[in-house]
Amino acid sequence: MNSGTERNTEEKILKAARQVFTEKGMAGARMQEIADKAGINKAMLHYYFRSKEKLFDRVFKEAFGLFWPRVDQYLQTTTDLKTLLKAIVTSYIDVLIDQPFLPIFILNELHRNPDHLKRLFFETGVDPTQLLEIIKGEMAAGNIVEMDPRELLVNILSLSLFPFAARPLVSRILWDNDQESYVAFLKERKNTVYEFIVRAVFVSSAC
Amino acid sequence: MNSGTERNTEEKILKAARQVFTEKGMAGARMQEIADKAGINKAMLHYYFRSKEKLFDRVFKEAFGLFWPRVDQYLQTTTDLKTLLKAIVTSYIDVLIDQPFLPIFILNELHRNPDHLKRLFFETGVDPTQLLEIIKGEMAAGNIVEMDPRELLVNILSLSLFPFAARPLVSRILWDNDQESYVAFLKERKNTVYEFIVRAVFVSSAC
DNA sequence: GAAAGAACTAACCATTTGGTTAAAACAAAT
DNA sequence: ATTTGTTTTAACCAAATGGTTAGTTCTTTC
Repeated sequence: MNSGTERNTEEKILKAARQVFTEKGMAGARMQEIADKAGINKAMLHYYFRSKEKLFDRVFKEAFGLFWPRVDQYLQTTTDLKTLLKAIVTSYIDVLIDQPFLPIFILNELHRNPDHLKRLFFETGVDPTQLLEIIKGEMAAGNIVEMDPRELLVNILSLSLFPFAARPLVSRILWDNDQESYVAFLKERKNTVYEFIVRAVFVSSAC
Repeated sequence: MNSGTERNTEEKILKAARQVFTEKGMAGARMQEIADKAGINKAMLHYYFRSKEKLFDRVFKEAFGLFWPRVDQYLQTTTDLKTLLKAIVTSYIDVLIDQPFLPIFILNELHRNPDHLKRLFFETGVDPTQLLEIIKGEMAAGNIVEMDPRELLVNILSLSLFPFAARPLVSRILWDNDQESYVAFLKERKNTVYEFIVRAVFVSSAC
């Protein structure tokens, strides 16, 4: 064994692979580019990860974990839907501002190879039932408008994720390609998306 | 000149190219596969379109045209925002049910090569100003909640497009991979998305 | 410090891939 | 029927790409 070079090299490879794969996708990524970016020989990629596919899988699985709302971590604090909603939207936007390529990467690769999803399911422990139950509860209590709970979840995801997935399109067409103000817009969405959803589904008691 | 085989072959190539490019993306698409699917020799692709990139550009530009709300076509009928909103959401969903790969294809390729967008702008005549003006008007008239008009537009796009872009993810996780009921869900969204947005932004006069 | 094993590299290999070419098949014009 | 131009094909090519190998260097252990 050696003094930590292993973890270091492995980590260097993973970092580079994350960059290249998320930017170019599985098909567009080149092993040589990953090696260059990691500052090592191409053979090392295979030494550590055997094949492009295995390396990709590793990167993809990791990324996927960030991509589905982890309600469990907030549930200890609260079961109030409004608070929960705010937490989900906020944490999504915070994560994605740091990892702008994540949404397209995930959606794209899942699109090209949907079969991976079954495996990921189990391995990453994605599970929306908790959240859906809470929504059902609020609906039964008459606090929110009647609708398919899954629909509300889809809308939450849509409003949180789409502006990142469509960033190159939207930022150029509507924000004149000014990245700073687009990021400002994204950050404001922590509030505006929350409020938008609240107005759309919570039965107003203000009348 | 010959009796129509030209248009036919060109059209066969384009049809195959649309399929392969939208399914696999520029990087994942193979000229050979396009040729096979078109039932012709690979050399014909270059005979008609010179290069992979040129063929891709043609397909992409065409697809992009379907992807930005063409308000102009409805504006002759109405300038009422609610009616307009319903028309946009409906036409989006109708188009995308027939072309499910479109959203990821566009978003992905735009992401990998954002520079193409400038050119596309002019060539496809995409222009959101009309719609934004109408939104501003309704806001000034006090009919809808105060917000950045672009934000409302982004939300409309998000809610319309995301469920298609995320289809492999969402349909498996929330609809148990039952495509029929997922399509049913998407169709219902012509109404539910419309109503969701109306509740979120139109100042209720029902009290 | 010698042996043993792990980390690393340069050179190489087989296959795939976008693209070309030279010639054949076909159609139209004279 | 011959010429002329267009459409189509089979065979080919050079570059790129994922992967391998044989050997070198570095670490650890005794």
